[in-house]
This record gives sequence, C-alpha cells and structure tokens, in this order.
Amino acid sequence: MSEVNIKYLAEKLGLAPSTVSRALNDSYEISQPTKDRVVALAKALNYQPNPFARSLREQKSKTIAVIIPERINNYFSQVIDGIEEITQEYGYHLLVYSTHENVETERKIISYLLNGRVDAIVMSVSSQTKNIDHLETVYNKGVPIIFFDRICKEIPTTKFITNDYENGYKATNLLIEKDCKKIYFLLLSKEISIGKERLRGYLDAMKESSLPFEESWVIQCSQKEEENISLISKFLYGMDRPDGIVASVEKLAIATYYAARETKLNMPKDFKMISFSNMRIAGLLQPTLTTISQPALKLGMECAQLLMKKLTKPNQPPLEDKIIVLPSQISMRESTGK
Amino acid sequence: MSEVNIKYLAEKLGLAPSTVSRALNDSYEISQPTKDRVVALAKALNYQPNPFARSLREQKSKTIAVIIPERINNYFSQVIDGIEEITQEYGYHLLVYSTHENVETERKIISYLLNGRVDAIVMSVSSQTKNIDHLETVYNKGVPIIFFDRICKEIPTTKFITNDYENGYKATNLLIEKDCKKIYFLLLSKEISIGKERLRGYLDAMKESSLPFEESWVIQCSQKEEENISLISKFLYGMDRPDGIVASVEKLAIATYYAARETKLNMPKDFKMISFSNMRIAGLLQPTLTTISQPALKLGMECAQLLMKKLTKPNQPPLEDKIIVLPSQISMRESTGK
DNA sequence: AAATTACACGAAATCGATTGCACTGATTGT
DNA sequence: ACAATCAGTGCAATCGATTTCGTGTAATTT
Repeated sequence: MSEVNIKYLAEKLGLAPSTVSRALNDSYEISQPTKDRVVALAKALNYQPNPFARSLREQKSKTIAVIIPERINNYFSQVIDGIEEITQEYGYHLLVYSTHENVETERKIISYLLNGRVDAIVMSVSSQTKNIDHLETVYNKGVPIIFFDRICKEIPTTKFITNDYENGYKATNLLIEKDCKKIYFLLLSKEISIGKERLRGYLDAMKESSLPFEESWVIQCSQKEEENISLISKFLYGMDRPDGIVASVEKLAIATYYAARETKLNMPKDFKMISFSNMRIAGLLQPTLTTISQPALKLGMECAQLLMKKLTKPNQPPLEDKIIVLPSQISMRESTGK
Repeated sequence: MSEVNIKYLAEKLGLAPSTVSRALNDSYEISQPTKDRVVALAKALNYQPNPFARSLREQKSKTIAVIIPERINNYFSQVIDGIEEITQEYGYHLLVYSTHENVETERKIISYLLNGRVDAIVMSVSSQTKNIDHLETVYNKGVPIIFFDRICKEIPTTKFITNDYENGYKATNLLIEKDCKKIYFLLLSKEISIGKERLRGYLDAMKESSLPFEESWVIQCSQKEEENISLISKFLYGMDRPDGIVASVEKLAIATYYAARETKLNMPKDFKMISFSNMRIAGLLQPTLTTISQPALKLGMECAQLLMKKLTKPNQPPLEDKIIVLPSQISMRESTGK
C-alpha cells in the first residue's frame, strides 16, 4: 500500500529513523531546523504512520468497540452518533458490532476484542444476557468497559442510564390521571436491566394507587414482531382488556399499533398508551404517540467524554463504579388522550 | 493486557516461537503430536494472537470501513447488518463512520483510512460530494472500494444500486394512473447519484404522458427538516398546488406529512404521495405510506460477499467496473389512494 | 559406505514506529 | 586547562507473529 514509511523518509533526509520519529513527534531533543525539514518532507510525501506498527509498540489501538443489541433502532444510532462526535476529535476509531439480541453472538464478539484490538468497550447488553462470565473477563483483563441503557450492574464500572424507574412511575401515573383503570405493562424481557427499572416504577405506581392489579398484567413479550402482535391482540380481544398500556420499548408500542388495527380498537378511546421511544416520527402515527424519549445523543457524548479522559490522560484511576442517570423527556401526544 | 503471547507459549512448551506459530497455523512441517500439545496449551491459556503484530507482518488488517451519510436511517442500518452478517463469518471487523452528509468530514475520514488501517471500504457518498479527489486517491492507492446506493460513477469499481430509474418511472406512472395531473418531485440534492436516477425516471414518465410539466416542479430540498417542511408547506398552500408527490427519499416524505398537517390538507384526497423508503412503520402513518423499499439487507450481503471473495481468495483481479442493480419493491398503501 | 531425502524444529530477519542508551562536538564551570 | 554538562543525533532493542533459511537426525537410496 503506502510505501512511504519512516525508514524511507530517513533515507531521503539523510537521517536515522529514530530522528525522524522524534522530529515528527515534536521531541525536545531535536533541533528546530531538522524538525522543519522532516515535517516538510513528510507533508510533501503525504506520510501516514502505520497504525499497526504504532499500536504494536504502544500497546494501544486508538479504537473503541461499541456493542449494541440491534442497529435498526434510532436510539442506538443516536448514541453512536454521540460517541463518534467526541471520539473523532481525539482521533479514535469505532468498531461497531450488533449482537442481534443474542448472547452467543455477544460472547463471540467480546472474545474477539480481548487481544488488545480495542482500548475500551461501550456496550448495551443483549436482552438474553444472564450469565456474565464474558463481561467479567473483560473487566478482569483490565479493558475499560462502560455500559449504557441495558447495563450490567454486577460489573464495577461506570454505567449510564436514564431515570427509568422514575419514568416508569410517571408514565403509569399519567395513565392513571387519564382515568385508566386497568393498566398493562409490556416488557421485552426480564433480563434487561432497564426493563426491570421501568417495571419497578410501574409496580410502585400501581401499588400506591387504589387501582386493582394482577401479576398477569405484566406481559412478557419476545423478540419476534409477529408473536408480539398476536400476543397483544389476544388480550385486546378479551372482554377484560386493559384501558391503558405502558410499553417499555418502542417495538412493543409498534406491535400494539398493529394489534389495535387488527382488533379494530380505537386508541385513545378504547385504550391509551404511552411508550418509551426515540422515534422521530412518533408525531406522525395514528394516533400520535405519547413518548418518553431518552437523551441518546447526549448519553453517547458523555460516555465518550468519560472514556476519552480515561484513555488520553495519564495516570487515570479505573472507571468509577457508579450509575449516572440522565433525565428523559415526556412528550404528550394523542395516544394518551388529549 | 494479554500477557499470553507466542513467546510465552514457546517457553512453556520448550519449543521455539517459530514452531509454535507453525503449529497453530497447521503447517505441514510440524508433527501431529507437537501440534496437539501446542493447540492444547493455547486453548488452555486462552491464547489470542495479537492482531497488530499480525497485521503489521501480513500487511492486512481484517478490517473493513463502512462509510455512510447518516446513521439514523433504517436503510443504512439494514445495509450494515447485511455486511456484518457476511464479514463476521470471515473474521472481519467493521469500522463504521458517518459523514453527516458533509464532504469535509468524508474527506477527513478517508484520509484516516489510507494508511492500511482497513483492507477495503464500502461507502455511500455524501450528498454534497462533487469533488472526488479523495475517492480517486483511495482508488489509486489500490484500496478496494465498493459504492452502494449513492455511488460515484467516475471511479472504476463495482457499485451496487437499486433500479432507481425504473422505480422513479413506475412511481410517477402509478400517480398518473391514480389520476394525478400535477406531479411534483422532491429531490434531496442534485449531487446524489440515486436522486438523479430517480429523477430521470420521473422526467421520462412525465414526458411520455400527456400531462403538463414545468421545471419548477422538481423541488430541491435541503438537509434541514424545518426548512423542508416550510418549503413544502409553501407550495402546498398555493392555489396551483400539486395533486401528486414523488419523494425521492424517506425524510422528504416525512417532511411532507408534517407539511400536510400544517396546511390542513388531506392525503390522499387533496394530494397523493409515494416515497422511496425503508421505514418499518410506513404502515402505521396516517395515512399509511405507499413506499418503494430497497433490498437493503441483501445489498449489504452482496457487497460483503464480493469483498470477501476479493480479500480472502488468492490472485483475485481488481473489482470489476460495473453497476449491479437490485430490484426494489413497491408496497401500495393509502397515501396513493385505494 | 556415501549420498540423498524426509522430517522436525530453531535462529534470525522482517513488518514500521518508538525509545533507552551511547556517542560526538561544543559550551560551561572551577 | 581539564572535567563536566548538554544539545543533537544515531544505534539497536522492542512490540508479537510470521517466514526464510538452515541445522541436525534418522531413514532410505545408490
């Protein structure tokens, strides 16, 4: 590829490779005239240092892995945009992987990353993840790891989430205020940390209200769109259907729209819904969807900022074991009634 | 990080590093018993070869760059999913970059990749891209590059697109069949190759019909959502507003929905619309949107397949200079009338 | 018995950049 | 006047894996 290497430059300049290297790195031991000559030639030949030689020597890759459960999801796209915005400034590169919500894939991806290929990992765990051996391995190897959204509490590192408990609570109360008497909660999977928090908010809100509640109102959904639609349709067909639904993730809200269409029920007349979602077009659905949207871009930026500090400044302590909570925003729309 | 290297293994086994390397690579010069011992220990210690040492030596990175204009777009997410599905099997990694439709960013990203960091580039050029020096540099350096969707015709390499001309033509005729008399075309930017093709299809369909046509019906939109909405609203307010709209990209269709709401016009009664789009929820909009959706996943997979062949098989010729066309699919929905 | 050959493995060079140490010539201190 | 200091540069080792070229042994051939 690029035949212009440091040895070639050295030859052209009548200097030693080491001198060229030091000149390019602006070392104090090199005289200004020499530096100027070196830099000039490097620019003229468009010299680009070989990243692998450098990584090998320095034991760092200037690369960060981002692992997400799915790509077709605005939320994750926005988070990555946020991460990239910051890391780009520092000359870092992003390896992006999707687990497709599959733990086995997650394990495999992680195993590829334990050989120094990346300097750090930013991830949102798959909904299937129960056994966290692979995550512990990462931690034990000393690779900085940051979790976001779907975090793994057991690993002592920094995690970023939104105020899920609070919003689960608020969302539920919002439906209660709108006079809903029977509120269901759609859960993607019990393993997801944020699902749990949102559920906890819902449960507490239900408990505090004087409304009835049954365990079976917490609906465990799957990854498969079709299954979810028929599952939701099933209980919407029932005489004892809910008149309020809290969807813990966007795709369940969408499934509910399809189910509503199938069952010919009218939203918000027959039932109201609120969903956690970062869709841009929530305002174009029929009816428009009341959402709780997460500050995805900001979250990505903060993750990256923290990482960059850790990776680029000398003598940084390990990432603190703490959870940073960013506030979400509720947008009232038609699906919860006017 | 990982202290288990080939030298360490060699020591433990009482062998030379070269022997260990050969054993792990299943060289014919190593006896079976020795191979077994080496492989066993490597597995036991969970030995992972250092990717940089290997890349440095072999002059290849097993990494591919994917450059897209924006992340928050299902189409691109699906393409990347497709690419990843194939490249993962071959042990390749994906560096993903977004240009945010900015040529300067595009240039910068490309410049980072010319030092051997990646073995190939798969990209969709930004809508601003006119000057293609940076793309020519890539080509001249011998880095395999594949374009998709928004291609750069001037570079002699393989490009993947969908049958944009044909679909622009079909979409327009579809509106004509639905009795539209005045059909506008929403264009994102004249620089985008696919925009041009879709436009050409529209123009030809208009020409062939007996309908009137004016140059000003091709609306040049920008990247800014707000600007587009007010631009579209403006002509929708006019007395001589269109009764049919072909949106060349998804975001313009969305802007049109907002504009329709603002101007209190009814779709499909007052005007009909068809859009190129890969939205999953086109069927949930009000009215549901008739779309031409591209085979994004498949496109990604075919790109990757071609690349993998080029990169993993010996003595491959350069990527052929040709355009591969994949068929899109039209989904009729309410926005074009029943 | 000498020579060829197959086999199993080791030594050292290589990829390209960085860096600890050594060396030269000039300047400063005593 | 002679040692000590220092700026400016080169030499060689290093990072970890691969690979070229050998080496030594045993088996087989002539």
